[in-house]
Amino acid sequence: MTANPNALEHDGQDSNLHDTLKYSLLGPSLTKSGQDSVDQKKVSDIIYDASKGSKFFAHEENRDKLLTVKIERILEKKARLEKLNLTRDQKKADEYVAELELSRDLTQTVVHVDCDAFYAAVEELDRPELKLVPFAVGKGVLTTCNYHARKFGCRSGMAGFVAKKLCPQLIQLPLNFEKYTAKAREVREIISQYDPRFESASIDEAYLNITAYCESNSIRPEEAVEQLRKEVHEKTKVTISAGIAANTKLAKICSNINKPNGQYRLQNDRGAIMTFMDTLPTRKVNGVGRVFERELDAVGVKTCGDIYQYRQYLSKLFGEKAFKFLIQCYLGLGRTDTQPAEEYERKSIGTESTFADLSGHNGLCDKLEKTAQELEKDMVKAQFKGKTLVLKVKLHTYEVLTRQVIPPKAVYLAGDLYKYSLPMLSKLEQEFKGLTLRLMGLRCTHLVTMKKPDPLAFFGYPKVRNSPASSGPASESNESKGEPVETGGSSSSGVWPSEDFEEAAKDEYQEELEELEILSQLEELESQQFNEGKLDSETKPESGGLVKEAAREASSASASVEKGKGQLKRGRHDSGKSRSGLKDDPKQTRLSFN
DNA sequence: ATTGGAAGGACCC
DNA sequence: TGCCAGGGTCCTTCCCGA
Repeated sequence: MTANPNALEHDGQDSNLHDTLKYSLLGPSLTKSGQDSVDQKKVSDIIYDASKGSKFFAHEENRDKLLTVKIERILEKKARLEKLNLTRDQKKADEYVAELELSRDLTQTVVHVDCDAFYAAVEELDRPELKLVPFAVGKGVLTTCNYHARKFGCRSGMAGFVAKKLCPQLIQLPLNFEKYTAKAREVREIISQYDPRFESASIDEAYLNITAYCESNSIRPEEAVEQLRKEVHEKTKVTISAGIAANTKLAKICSNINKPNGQYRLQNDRGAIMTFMDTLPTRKVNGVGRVFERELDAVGVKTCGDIYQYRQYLSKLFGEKAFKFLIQCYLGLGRTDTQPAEEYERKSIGTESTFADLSGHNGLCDKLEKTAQELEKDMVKAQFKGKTLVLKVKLHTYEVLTRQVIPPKAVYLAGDLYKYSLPMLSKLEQEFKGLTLRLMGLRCTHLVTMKKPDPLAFFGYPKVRNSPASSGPASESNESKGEPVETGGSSSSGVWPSEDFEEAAKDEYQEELEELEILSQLEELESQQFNEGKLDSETKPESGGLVKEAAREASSASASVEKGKGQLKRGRHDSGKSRSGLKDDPKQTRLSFN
C-alpha cells in the first residue's frame, strides 16, 4: 500500500495519512454495494488526483487527520484498559450476550427488497438506448449510476467531474423525482400484497415480514420471494434484489449478496447465522460507516466475529449504545417487526441548497429569504408547523454549522421563518467576519400538525398525529419570556416586538380552543359509536395523546412511535446503534404520501 | 444525578 | 472551463439550572 508517489513523504505516518484519506475519498458507498472487479487502486488514484488541491480535498484531509488523532486516543485508552482487570466488563458483556441469546427469535421470516440502481432503471425505461452506455443520474453529484458505469468505478455520491475522469463518456441525467416516486408506488403496490404492514425504508427499499404469507399460502420463503420479484419485474419492469433472513438486519445484508436481480436466503438457524456473521466485515452492517469502520479496525475488530474477543473493551471505548449495537451484530440479531408508513411519524422538515460561494449581508439575506420560501412550501404541503427552527450553513471551507431558536410560536410561514432565522444568520456574520457560504438550509423540528383530525378516519386510520409534546416546556418558557430562546450562551438576539408575542399568544389560545373542540367531537363520537369502550375516555388535554392511543389500538404495532431518545426496550433487539447514527434501522427518506 | 436544549457528527439513500 | 447533493434520523457531548 504505497501512497501517491507524487506526494512528499517523510515517514510512514504520512503514507498512512494518504492511505486513509484516499480510502475516505473513495466515498461512502464503496464496500457497501458490490464494486468488485473494479481496480480500486487505480480508481482511488484518479479520484485523489482529481480532488487534490480543492477546498473539498483540504476539508477531507483535515477531517481525516482529526479522525486519526481520535483513533490514537482510542488506542491509548485501550492500552490503558489492557493493564486493568476487566473481568467485570467481561462479565457484563457475557450477561448481555446471554440475555440476548435467550430472546433470539427465529420464528419470523423477514425480507429486505431493494430496487437495483433504481433511478437509473427508471430512466432506462423511458430511454432504452441508455442500457447500452454508462450513465448516471444526478448532475453535480451522482445519486446513482447504471452497472455499466460502475465498471468504471463510478458510484453514487461521487462528484460528477470526478466520475467524468473515470469515465469520460459518462452521460449524466437530471433527477426527476416525480417519475421515481410514481414507479416506487407501483412497486409498493405489489409488495403490500405480500405484507400489508411492510416498512418502506427509503424510496426504493422495503422490509417485509412474510411469515404469515408463507404460512397461509404454504409456500417456502425462497419461492415467495422469487414470485414477488418476478411479479415486480413483470408489472413494473424494474428488477429488485432481496435478502431473506430472520430479522431486518440480516435481511438487509443479504439483499446485497446477489445484487442485481438476485436473492439470498440466510437460514433461520443459529449456527448458520453465527457463521455468517463471523467473517462478515463490520462495514457491511447497516450503521457502520467509514468512520466507525476505521475505529473498529484500529482496535482489532475487522469482522463481526472479532467483536466477541474484544467485548470487555467496547463499552468503555465506544460507549454503551455502541457496545450493545456491536454485541447484537456479533450475534446477528435485529428487529423482526416492521413499521408501516401510516405509523411513521415525521420528526423534521427542512430544505437546503448549495450554490457558488456567497458573501455579503444582502446576498445572504436574499438567500435566506429564498430558503424560507422553499421551506414554507414543504411545511404547507406536509401540514406542519415547527416549534424550533434550525439554520444550517456550510462555509466555503465545507465546514458545517447549525444554529437554532425556539420562536415564540410554532412557525411555518416564510415571513416568520425568515424573521426568526435572520438573527441567527446575523450573529454568524459577526462571529465569522466575511462569512462566505456555499450552502444554506432551514429546518423545522418539534413538529406540530396543522391537520384537522378527521373524526371518521380517527378510528380506523391513525393518520393524524399531533406532536406528543404539544404544550411542552419549550412553549411555556417562551410564553413567560415573550421572546425566542436563543441558542447557547451569549445572545445578541434582538427582542421581538411585543406584538409578536401577543399574536403568538393569540394563536396559541386559538389552537387550544380548536383542540378542545376536536376533543369534544371525539368524545361525542366515542360514546356514540364506540360502545365497547376500548378507548379510555380518561383523556389527556391534548388530542395528540388520544389519537396516538388510537394508532396503537388500530394496529398491534410495537409502537416505536415513542418519542425521546435512547429508549431501550427489552425484547426488541434494536435501538442498538451508537454514537454515530447507529440507529438499528434508518427510516430516512421515506416517501410520505401526505 | 438528571433533564433538556443546542451544536456537531455519523450514517443512510 | 466552473472543483463534491439534499432529504432525513439518531447519538454524543457540552452546558445549564433546578
